[in-house]
Amino acid sequence: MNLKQLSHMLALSQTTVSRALNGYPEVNEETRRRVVDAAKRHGYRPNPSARRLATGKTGMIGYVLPTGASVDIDPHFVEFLSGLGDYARSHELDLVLSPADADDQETTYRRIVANRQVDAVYISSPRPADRRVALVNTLGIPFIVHGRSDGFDFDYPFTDIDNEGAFHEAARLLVQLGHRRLALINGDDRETFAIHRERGMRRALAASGLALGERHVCSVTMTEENGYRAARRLLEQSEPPTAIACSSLIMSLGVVRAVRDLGLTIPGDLSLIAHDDVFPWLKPENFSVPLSTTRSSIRLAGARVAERLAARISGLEEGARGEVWPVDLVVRGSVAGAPT
Amino acid sequence: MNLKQLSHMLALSQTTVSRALNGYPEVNEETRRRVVDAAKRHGYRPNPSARRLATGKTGMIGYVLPTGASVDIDPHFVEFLSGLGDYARSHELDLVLSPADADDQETTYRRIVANRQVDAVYISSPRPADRRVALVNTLGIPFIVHGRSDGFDFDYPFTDIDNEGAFHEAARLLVQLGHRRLALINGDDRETFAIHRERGMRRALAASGLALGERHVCSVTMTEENGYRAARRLLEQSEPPTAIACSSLIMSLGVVRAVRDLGLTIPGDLSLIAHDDVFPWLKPENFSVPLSTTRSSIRLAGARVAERLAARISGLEEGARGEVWPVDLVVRGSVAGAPT
DNA sequence: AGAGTCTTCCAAAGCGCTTTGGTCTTTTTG
DNA sequence: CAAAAAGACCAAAGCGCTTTGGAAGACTCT
Repeated sequence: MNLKQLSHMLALSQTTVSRALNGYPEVNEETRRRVVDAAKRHGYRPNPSARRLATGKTGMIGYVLPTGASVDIDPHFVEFLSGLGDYARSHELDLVLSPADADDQETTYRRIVANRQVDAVYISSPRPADRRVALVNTLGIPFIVHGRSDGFDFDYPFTDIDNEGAFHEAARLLVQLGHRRLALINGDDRETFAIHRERGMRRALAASGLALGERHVCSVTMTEENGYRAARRLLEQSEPPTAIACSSLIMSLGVVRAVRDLGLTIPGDLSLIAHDDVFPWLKPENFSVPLSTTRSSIRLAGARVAERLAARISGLEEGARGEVWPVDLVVRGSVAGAPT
Repeated sequence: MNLKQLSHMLALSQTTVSRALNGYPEVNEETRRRVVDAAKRHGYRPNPSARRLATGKTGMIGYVLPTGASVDIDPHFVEFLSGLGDYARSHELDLVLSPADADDQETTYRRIVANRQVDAVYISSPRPADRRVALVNTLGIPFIVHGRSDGFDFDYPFTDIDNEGAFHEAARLLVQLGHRRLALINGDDRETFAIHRERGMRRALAASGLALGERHVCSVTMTEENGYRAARRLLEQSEPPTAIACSSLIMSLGVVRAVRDLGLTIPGDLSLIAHDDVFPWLKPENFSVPLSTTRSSIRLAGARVAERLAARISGLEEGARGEVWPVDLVVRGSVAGAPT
């Protein structure tokens, strides 16, 4: 059932039927009702291929997915996707993932924009002065950055959490508890979120006349194994930290294992705070010693990004407003006063 | 730069240019070279919207993503996606995720097929007599099932791993080691993979005159917390199992925690074997006691599914061939002879 | 040499929608 | 009451590609 057939059986022109269906004003209300009714009754659905050829609108949002044999997709992605998908569903949007060589995403961005394959894109895990942000900004396609990319002379729309504030608070708490030697097990420090977290922590320490020693900060991809290694390295130093802030729950698993292997205890010998993106399958309160966290649902962020993308597509949102969500500090058993 | 312009500047018809570019035979080789050359030089790229309107081909493969506030996307998904994306990239395929109400995916399948939004789809986490499989089969769109859906009177193409064989082998090993009371912590037993694993285990036990007691099998969604709970329930029984097979590494985390909480040890009091889908961020060899596993890379499966989808789209693959991959049994420190 | 066969190319008809630029009534306005 | 404005509808021109149904010329064959 296509427009032609439908309009023929209504004895109307395609123009009128199209307009009636798309809510244009120049059509009699009575006629519109007839059309809408008939369309529903016959299950008419405009062919999206035709529509997009005519309008350029696709009803899809895009994401360039870095791939490669040695490229691992971040497990956070799936939670973000849950939120995004949930919102997208309710607004009849689809998501297209365009796999790209991790070292050459630009080609893919250019392709999906030139081909008008999607109405908008989002960018995640941005780095400072991220080329993707600059590119997408000049290409002129609506976009939202999940996270932030510092160091541009232009503004852009983003949704981020207050990573700096979160780790500032975490460190401040630890310092208040008497800790003097803190350490940070961070994610990849080429990414903005990691930089912000480190900055937040340094700021909190500086406020008490302390510093984050070079040997007290690690930057690794967030796996259990790397958490373990980092923790061992930190704790086997001559002056080991008495408190660690850790950028992910997954790495924390490794930290806990290292602590145990070394015959130490949490929080007796070491206080631990980790960032929690709120996975349904791994919860900080269930750690053998319940883990204190800085918590922010990445799923909610996904939904929010989708919402903003939809708003930008339909022209409801404009400008380069960035929004920063506060992060909760949730104190559980894994922190205590510094050992004496 | 579109076809019209390009053909005009070559003083050829759109027909010829189109055919030259698409490798049709009825065009002079010399002419083809000219055309291909000019196309490359001017960076001509056929508009996909137009092409799909004309041909119906989209260059996209589809996946219906169940969503909802209470629906969690399986973390395995992201690994599967890595493999799929990696293959898709090298073949210029995009992936479109169509979010759907988890309780009504049929509407979405019908939509994407009716609208010709994708060239093929894949289905994951199938259940016995899964409605999606039957639906997609009658709708006539090329598809591959990742996993299996038993109980149909028709054949369909799938790629699955030998879940039954894997757990059969795992159980057999445990029995050989003298274990008599085995337990299974399984995934959602409405899904085929879980059913197959349980069946494999029962078969192995039966071969030695043993059985899997009703109170020795749990079926839960695969989270750390559920692994913990299941393990506690099993181990606090009057006749606790001396060995457990577990359907996922994530649940195993919980099992290990439970064992520790109960003051037991692995493998002294309990032998443990888990299924490992090969996550980069959580490795069985790094468990405090290295975990024995049945191993099969879900990422490879993703790549294979993409490969088969591509083959079906281009007509290279036909028929309903199902393939079943063997699973490796990797023995590490978490298994030992039954306690006496 | 005329009929048949390739080879190589083209004009034009879709694909199914949106949108421009009308036309024909009916209503409002000065 | 004539002129202007508004209302309701339509024919046809795109959007940019693929594909059908030739056609013109070169070649082969008897």
